[in-house]
Amino acid sequence: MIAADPHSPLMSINFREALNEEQYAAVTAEPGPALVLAGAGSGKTRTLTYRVAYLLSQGLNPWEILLLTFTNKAAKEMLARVENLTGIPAYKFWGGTFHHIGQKILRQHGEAIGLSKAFTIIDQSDAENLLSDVIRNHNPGFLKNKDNPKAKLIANIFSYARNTLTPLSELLDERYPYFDFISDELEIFFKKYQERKAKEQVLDYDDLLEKLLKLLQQEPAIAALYQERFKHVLVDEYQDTNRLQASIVDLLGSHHRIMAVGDDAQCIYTWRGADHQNIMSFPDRHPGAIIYKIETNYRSTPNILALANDVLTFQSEESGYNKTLKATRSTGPSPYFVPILDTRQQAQFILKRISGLYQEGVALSDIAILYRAHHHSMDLQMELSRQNLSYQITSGVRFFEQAHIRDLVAQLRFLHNPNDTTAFVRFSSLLPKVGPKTAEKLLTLANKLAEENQTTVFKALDNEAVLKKVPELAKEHWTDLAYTLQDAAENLDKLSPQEIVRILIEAWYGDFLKTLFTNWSAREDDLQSLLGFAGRYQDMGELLAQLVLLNSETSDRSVDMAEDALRLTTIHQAKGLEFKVVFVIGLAEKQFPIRRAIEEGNIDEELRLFYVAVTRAQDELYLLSPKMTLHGASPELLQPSRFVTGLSPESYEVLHVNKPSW
DNA sequence: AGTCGAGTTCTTTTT
DNA sequence: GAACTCGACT
Repeated sequence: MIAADPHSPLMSINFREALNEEQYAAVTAEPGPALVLAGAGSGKTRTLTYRVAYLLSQGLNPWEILLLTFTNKAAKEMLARVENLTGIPAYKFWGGTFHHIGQKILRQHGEAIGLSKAFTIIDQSDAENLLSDVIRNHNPGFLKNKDNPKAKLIANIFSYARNTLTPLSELLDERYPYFDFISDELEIFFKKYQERKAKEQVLDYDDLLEKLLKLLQQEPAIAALYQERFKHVLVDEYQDTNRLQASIVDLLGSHHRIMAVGDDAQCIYTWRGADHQNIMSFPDRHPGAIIYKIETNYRSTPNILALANDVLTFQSEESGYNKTLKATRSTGPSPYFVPILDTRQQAQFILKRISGLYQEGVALSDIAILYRAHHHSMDLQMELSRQNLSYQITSGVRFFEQAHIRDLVAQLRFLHNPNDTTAFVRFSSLLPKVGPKTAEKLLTLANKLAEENQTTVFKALDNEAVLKKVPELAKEHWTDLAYTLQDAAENLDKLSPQEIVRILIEAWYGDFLKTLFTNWSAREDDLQSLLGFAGRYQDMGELLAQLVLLNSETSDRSVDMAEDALRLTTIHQAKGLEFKVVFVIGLAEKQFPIRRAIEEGNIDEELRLFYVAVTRAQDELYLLSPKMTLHGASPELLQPSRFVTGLSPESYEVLHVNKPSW
């Protein structure tokens, strides 16, 4: 018993002293359904971490607590803080994203619903490619016809239907009436897509949730196992859960010892199926639920909070739970509204202001520039590089999404799950004169030969009959590749995943890389990082799952983390973070709110996003609104964002910038 | 039939 | 920049 140990750091935590009244009430809540409405900057993470510590101090074991988060980053931070507070190492907890937990449980018990032990996970772009292929197989002309939606959009529709537990036909009727003429065909594509994944034994992101729910629903014995194990279920960012996730939570926490923590004003993922209703109807689904409101804000100056509260007042009324953030800090400078000529001057203004702040002693890492969409930061990035100011950008191509990483991961996937045709096609299509069609044909042939000769598909790859069909130009590489795969496959169970990765890097791909990319040397470094990453895992299935699920872990190639650097990030990715000084750029109609949201009448979510943006600021907040954008060759005039014009004038101060000083 | 290269268009947000 | 399209080449 952990709590009985008098030396445990748990015993020395003074909950009363460490928490305010509101937080204390939530942290020490009696077992039972609880909805914690924690406003921005109110110490939400602190509350959750202390809740975990409190439960432990009541005698619970770490593995009896399930901690669900929305992003990997949040999971990592939360567990680190729990470890810090309680001294109990993070790995002892069941904590992570829904997808992560899904993966973990399915790897244990997936066979009960017909999953292979060796299933591999495909990421979004793999899934889109797979769907394109399915569509082309069924109707080769479909994607060529300009009247038809692109595979990417179709994939989004499918995903949305699955995440919201809506039958596809219903979703199409309601949201896509203009695709009525192909709805039957889309249904067929969906069915074929599902079949194809089953055949290849691959799961997409949605499967990790869907199959988990299915497992829990269809196998009561297994469900009971987890229901009994997890004495308490804690959910972070509950406002951003979708119906599929909420069903999982309700099932895993059928004992109603669920604590859902969230802020409905910060729901910014409806496009991914996040459902406001989850948080609004929580008390109905869990009778006796107690609502805890935490509204005391420790982050921002009263000036910034006044503006934030002002933002919430023009939210349309249906958005339930009313809340007003209460300030604890003393007054600071007023938030600034900065109308500015164009995006270039916007960049120059920021740089000038930053150098001023820097001289005042503000560290670069305390300054963030937030934007709605990645490309809004282009000018700024150029200007920053020109002035040699170091910045850290959480965006763009993620480390694990780079072509060369994916090529190597595809080889690992194929080794682990030889049914994963998609993976094979990916790396073998790299060879000259080999495209998707040829790759698939060759693999089918190899599979056939392997069966006839009672050997593995890896051995069959350089069978003479296969080699005869390999295009002349690709022959040499093909033999290299086949040999590498054989070598790796033979050692798959004997060596660690890291050693397998090493074999792959040092054999075919390492050489081939040099013919593929001009900057192969930098990419070689990335592969070395991958090798290092692989060292953390003992099991190939686990490594592969993490590679796909952790794809937000960005490359640290460009910036050394310890270095003092400016932070550039989308608002979505800034959620949960705080900075002394925040610049929100591109506050113009069609940029923020973005055009699409205006056209689709989806302004509420943009507004919540704006709310998230302004509540990141601790001391200073700058709202920048360019009057013009240089989109391609033709400049476009912009109106100031309705979010700014809608604010009451006393909540900000206008800063006029006449002309740049250089 | 399938692959390759040149040219064109467009960019929301994440697991 | 990357993803996509189109036409030419094998």
